[in-house]
Amino acid sequence: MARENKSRYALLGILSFHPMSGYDLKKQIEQTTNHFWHEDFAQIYPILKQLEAEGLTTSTVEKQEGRPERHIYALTEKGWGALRNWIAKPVSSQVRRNELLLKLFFADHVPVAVSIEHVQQFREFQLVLQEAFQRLKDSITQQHPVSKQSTYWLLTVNYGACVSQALINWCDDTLAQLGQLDDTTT
Amino acid sequence: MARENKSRYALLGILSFHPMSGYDLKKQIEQTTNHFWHEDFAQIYPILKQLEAEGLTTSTVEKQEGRPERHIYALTEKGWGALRNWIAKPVSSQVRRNELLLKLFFADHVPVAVSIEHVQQFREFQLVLQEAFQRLKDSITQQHPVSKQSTYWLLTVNYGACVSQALINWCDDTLAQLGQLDDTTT
DNA sequence: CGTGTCATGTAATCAGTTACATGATTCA
DNA sequence: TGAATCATGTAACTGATTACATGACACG
Repeated sequence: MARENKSRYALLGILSFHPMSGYDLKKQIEQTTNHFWHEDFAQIYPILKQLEAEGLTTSTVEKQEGRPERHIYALTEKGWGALRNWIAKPVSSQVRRNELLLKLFFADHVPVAVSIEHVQQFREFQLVLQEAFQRLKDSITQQHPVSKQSTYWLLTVNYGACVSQALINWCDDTLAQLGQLDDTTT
Repeated sequence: MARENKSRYALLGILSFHPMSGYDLKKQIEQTTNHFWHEDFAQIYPILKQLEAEGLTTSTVEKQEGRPERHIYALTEKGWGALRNWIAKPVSSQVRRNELLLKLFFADHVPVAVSIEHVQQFREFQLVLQEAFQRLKDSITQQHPVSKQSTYWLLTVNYGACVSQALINWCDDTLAQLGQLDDTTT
């Protein structure tokens, strides 16, 4: 089974909203899917060329004064088909790798204070995320009319908010447990 | 800043419990850290060679009849140092990529039923995980004496259980919302 | 007689990150 | 004057997955 490159579908998906350049794609991705998906220029530009070569997109050149040209990409019918087709396919299970848990799993070899620090850091980070999710929710509901698109978008934000809330609870529980461990016991 | 290979620390960490072969490492990882970390033979064997070349492990050969030799790796003092050092370092933030959310984000382009199916599948999967976590918890508490090691281990399992419970809640909430969308509205 | 386990590995490929390169404009 | 933004890209490297290769034994 060939590995399907998912980055290409991320790009096709964003292009489905409206035609834009690689530079715009990066910005759009940062503003919308950043909490669960991101792409780098070093992948975006080559993939865009590839998509065009495969007939999934077409491109036009916009000339500007004193600025580099903008290459505007738009979906073709074939591109739309590929996107819809991918969306409908079952989600392939993804790799979970969690460095915090890996360190905790081996935490026996270091003072408890180290793990407490890691978990506290992690908790801080989740709080920052919570705020970011709240701001994103607000901006979606304010700037966008109630539509299917905004509903789906909010669902992805809820996912993040839900998980980070659960993780904060886990942190509190964990910190309480770690507080009861001390370095003298086995 | 050079990327630090985390796989090597996973291997060093497992070896910290007791010396073993690459084959054993794979099995151990599957039995203990599987829900948040896994490694493949194609990475394990080359990394073991590398670790030995760097003096973090030593290896001895166990001959067997009618079976290939077993190469048993053990941590050196330097290996212990590298492991402890890594554990104490701050956790580097990790990439989040979530294909389900990516599909959901673009779900506007397909019938609502598609998304409902995806979310239901995901919910089923979380239920399976919940059961697996429960079994793992039971086996840890039954087979291992109460120790710091088992406490840390249980913390990692709690993490998974906690997140998957939150995700089940998110699924329920999401399914309710998707049920109210229909394909005629914008 | 086929599947699974034990036990090691290599080769090829794909994905992702970092660093490098260019060059104008705007803003503090 | 220096940093940030606009806008494109390439090269090198590291990480991870898949497929391939070998060969004996045990179990049903």
